[in-house]
Amino acid sequence: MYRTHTCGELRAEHIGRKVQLAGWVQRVRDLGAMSFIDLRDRYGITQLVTDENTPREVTELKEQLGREFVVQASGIVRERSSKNKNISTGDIEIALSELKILSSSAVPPFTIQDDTDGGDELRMKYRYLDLRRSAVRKNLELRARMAHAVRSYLASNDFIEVETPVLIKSTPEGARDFVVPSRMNPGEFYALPQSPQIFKQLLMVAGFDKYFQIVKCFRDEDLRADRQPEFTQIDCEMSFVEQEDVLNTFEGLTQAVFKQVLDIEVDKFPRMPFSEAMESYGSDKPDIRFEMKLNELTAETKGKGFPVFDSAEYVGAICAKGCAGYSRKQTDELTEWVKRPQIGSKGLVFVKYNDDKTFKSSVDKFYAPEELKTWAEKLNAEPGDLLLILSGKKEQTLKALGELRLEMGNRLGLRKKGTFKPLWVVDFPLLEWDEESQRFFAMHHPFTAPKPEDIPLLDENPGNVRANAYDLVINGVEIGGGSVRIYDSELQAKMFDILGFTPEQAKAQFGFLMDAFKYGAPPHAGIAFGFDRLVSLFAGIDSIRDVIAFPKNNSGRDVMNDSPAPISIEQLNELNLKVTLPKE
RNA sequence: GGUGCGGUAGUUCAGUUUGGUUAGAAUAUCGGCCUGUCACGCCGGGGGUCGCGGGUUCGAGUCCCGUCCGCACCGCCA
Repeated sequence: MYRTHTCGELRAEHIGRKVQLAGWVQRVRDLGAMSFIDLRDRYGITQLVTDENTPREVTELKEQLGREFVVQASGIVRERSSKNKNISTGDIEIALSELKILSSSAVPPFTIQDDTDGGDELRMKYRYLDLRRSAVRKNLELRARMAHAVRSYLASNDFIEVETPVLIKSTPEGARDFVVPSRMNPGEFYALPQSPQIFKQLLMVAGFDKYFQIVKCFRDEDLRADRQPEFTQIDCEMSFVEQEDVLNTFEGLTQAVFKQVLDIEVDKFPRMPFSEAMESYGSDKPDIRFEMKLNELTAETKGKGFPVFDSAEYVGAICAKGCAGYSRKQTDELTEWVKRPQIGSKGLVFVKYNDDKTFKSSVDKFYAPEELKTWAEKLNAEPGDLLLILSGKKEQTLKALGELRLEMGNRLGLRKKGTFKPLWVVDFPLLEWDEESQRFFAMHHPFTAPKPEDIPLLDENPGNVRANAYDLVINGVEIGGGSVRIYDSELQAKMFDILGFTPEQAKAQFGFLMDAFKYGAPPHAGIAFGFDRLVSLFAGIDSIRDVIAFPKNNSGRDVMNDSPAPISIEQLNELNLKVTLPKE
């Protein structure tokens, strides 16, 4: 037996008991004739003590201890003469009577503490050491609790968890696939799933009317703080349901996880049409923790001789509360901010609504105070507020204003962590026109059902057709999305036609799904949540890397095991592959 | 593919603007002292290919060119 207790569980009630612990040496504090050792495991830290009563062989062995040695220690639990209120075991300590070094440790490359001195790169290289730190470990514990809450909610609602294959067929739509060569089928490749989309729809045809899976998905696209090439989804599909049923079920799931894991009650989620999200927030994933909505001023600003606004397709503004006192330096800084290539605006117009109810703007030359006042009224501005106005192409300007809104939200501290404001964004467009390839793409995926009332538009104006598709957005983060699916082979064939597939191509790519639909497909709909993002949101951190045990870096590499890596010529031959790197 | 920021003791950083003595601090580490520490304290020591390559210069951590790596973002991500 290695231990009788963990390093996190001993309390005053154990005083006088002989116990045995095992763990890692966090730190040794040597005071001469007595010394303290912090012993750490997953559960906590317990203090071991040596003094003049400690057996000589133990004090001698203690001299050899360094950080991160693994030891087994026995002794009597006793009350501390000076207690530590910061740790759960702070009332007691162990008077060491036996000590055994189970494993020694090299000096770690960074300190295994909450306030570690290690940078990100180093922590990733030695991720197994980083994971010993309670800050990282707590994220994974949170993740496990959340997965448990998800499973228990879905199981209690009659969902059945089914595993779908990881080696599947590559499809041309959507993200780039990771591919895996097949040895037994020379020259042919599997793809790793971007999502189990087709399989879960086939499960509906098979009659498993409520399916879920917490599943790894793969996309070979560039990484971000919130994007990894392999990530985890809570993937779900339901039969005999309409959009409302899905929204209600997964609103319930989200609320249950908030309640069970964070003990937070979240109100009913508002529903916002995509068009409103774009017009009022400049984003399809609005952060509604704060207002500061976008307002259009195109009509109000036209024809007064200001060429920039006169020539603009769209003029819009946000109202920054209490910012009328911004200095020249601050407004210049904002101007620079919107001119960054990521935002791409040409400039920024300010209107200060002063406390004395006068106006001061950067366009006073063109607009009279009464005109500025109508703008301010449209934005519900009050004295002391600052209007920030952008103009240009409509879509681009809405997006830029949306970014500016988030930036101002950050500057004004309106995006509070620990406050959660979920909403459903609904009524997405079914199709997106791609200029480059001069064709429509499915905004969600090719199996998404159009709104029945918009089906007539499919022929005349496909770009205006709305889909029965929906996203769950929390605090400006896209947590998940889904749609009602097409279950009619003819409508599906029409969709493939609009997307530019010939019937032959459609058959080659998705024939088995269309075949399946011939044999009695139930109406069905589904949704998938990005589990990593949901966990990072709960943890209050911006990067999903810290809620993943072994994440990839910015270039998609695992710096711990240095993968990806070349494979041997024998492996290549077996796979009938020849590698030719493009020349510079 | 693009933009920005960064790369200097084991580690985290300062020093680069304005080139100039032996490149510093903190922390870690090693040695000594210390009976109530828990960020222990005090004294002392060791520790550097200033990412890499080239150039300018009497002289480069510092300026120029190239390159590699990391992070954030844009494109991309149905």
